[in-house]
Amino acid sequence: MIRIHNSMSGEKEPLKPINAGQVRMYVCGMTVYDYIHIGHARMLIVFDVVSRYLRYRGYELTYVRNITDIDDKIIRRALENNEPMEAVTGKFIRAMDEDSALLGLARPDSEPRVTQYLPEIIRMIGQLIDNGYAYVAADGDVLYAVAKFDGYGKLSGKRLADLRAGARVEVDEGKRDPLDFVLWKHAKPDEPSWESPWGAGRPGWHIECSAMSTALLGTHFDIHGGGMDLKFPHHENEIAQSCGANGDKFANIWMHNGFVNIDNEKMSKSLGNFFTVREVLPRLRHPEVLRYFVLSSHYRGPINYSLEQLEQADSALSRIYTALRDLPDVDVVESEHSTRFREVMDDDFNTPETIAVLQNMTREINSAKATGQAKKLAQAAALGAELRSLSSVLGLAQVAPEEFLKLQSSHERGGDASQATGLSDGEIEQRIADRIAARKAKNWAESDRIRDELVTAGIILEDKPGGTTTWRRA
RNA sequence: GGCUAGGUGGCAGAGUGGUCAUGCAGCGGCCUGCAAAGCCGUCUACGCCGGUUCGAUUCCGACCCUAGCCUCCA
Repeated sequence: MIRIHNSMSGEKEPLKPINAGQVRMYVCGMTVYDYIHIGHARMLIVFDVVSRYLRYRGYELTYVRNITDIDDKIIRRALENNEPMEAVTGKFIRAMDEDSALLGLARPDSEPRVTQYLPEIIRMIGQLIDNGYAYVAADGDVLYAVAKFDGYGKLSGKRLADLRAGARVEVDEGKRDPLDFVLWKHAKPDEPSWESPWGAGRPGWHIECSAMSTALLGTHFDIHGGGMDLKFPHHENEIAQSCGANGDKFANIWMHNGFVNIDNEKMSKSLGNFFTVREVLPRLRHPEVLRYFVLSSHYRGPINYSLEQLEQADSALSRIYTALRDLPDVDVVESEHSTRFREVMDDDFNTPETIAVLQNMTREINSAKATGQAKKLAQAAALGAELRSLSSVLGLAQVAPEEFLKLQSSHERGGDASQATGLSDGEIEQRIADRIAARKAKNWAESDRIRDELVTAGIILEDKPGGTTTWRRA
């Protein structure tokens, strides 16, 4: 039984799918006006692992993650660049797809875009007006009357009175209540707009998720996810919209992932302290290093981004790959490690604990390998197969060990992608051959000279019993 | 001010009412021609003050501190 922390109740609750064996999950995705940064990457990786695990556990999952391609920031960016909105969104959707592929993200089953769901959005706004939850303001905007919805504030633990007390000064006189939020914005010059019963305009930010989740997953589904910052007001508003329009329960479980911080401050556009995925990945040995870093902490807590952390992740992941090296491919036979893995994943996706499981398996493999006994080596091979299998649920250890270990690491480059070692694999192999000859002749001076030369170039040698030598990049 | 998360060993980060997280780094040992990798061992950890308890880092209460949300934000 999988238990998930539900933001709505503040407690871990058993996952009880509405339809037995099937899970429907909606996650708030990206607004495509810029390249995705590490904070976005965390959200994408977290829900990628959630979806992988649900499938691993045998659930038939429908995973929907939207793309917001109408938005103030997109419009502003299009005006700045003097190009159509579609050019901006097209560019950044392509970039997101490229980054996602590098991050090893499985594609959601559906990635709806707001521009494809205008009829559904308009229909839902109409329902809200019909049901008495929305009104047309003097300026032509359609607004949601928050006070009409009983459950408003339940998810974020806020009371309407507190919210009003804390509300910033509103310039919008059309609102009956400062908390009311916009469902449909009347058209302004130079902005894209669509026809509606309330005149030309465009949808407010919150309504899209209600309309698209209803269209693709129905009025009542299992899991709704997104970043912590969406809890209020976005998700609160979604609940008000979906429940108000559909008269149904909406999402059973609300999952929110924590932020990526830098120097204990939230990574964000406004603070300017963000790193994009495409500038960070080239500094890493492999994108899995970032994935390992993200999964090293529980998804609900904050994580602090730093080069040092990534180097620690690199070392830790390399340890797993090192153990997997030179192991024959055998069928997976489950041990108590698989049981433990499921036990801790079932407990609100405790990935740090699963990583401990993987590292414990790594130590067992290394211990068995160290004996050199045939029986022990067979055990190591079996554990290795199981380790690979479990790692794949987290999207880790997906590359061949030799390949991973020969890639260049962040540590060697000192965080600067421009410094390469400059030695080709062939040149390295040649020096190793020369060194093996020197060692055979017990010419230790020459042997050590070659090794030092390679170390300077970021190549680390490992002599194996039987006179063979393997290499990896630091 | 309101609401929500946190404060764990050099670093990161799980977890638990009374034996062990795990990784990185350090130290000692084994292995090695020497290394590297690996194995074994090791290192005054649980914000502060009370309370409950035979016993609390873990439960309860107060306090201090940090971050986030309350405006667009994964």
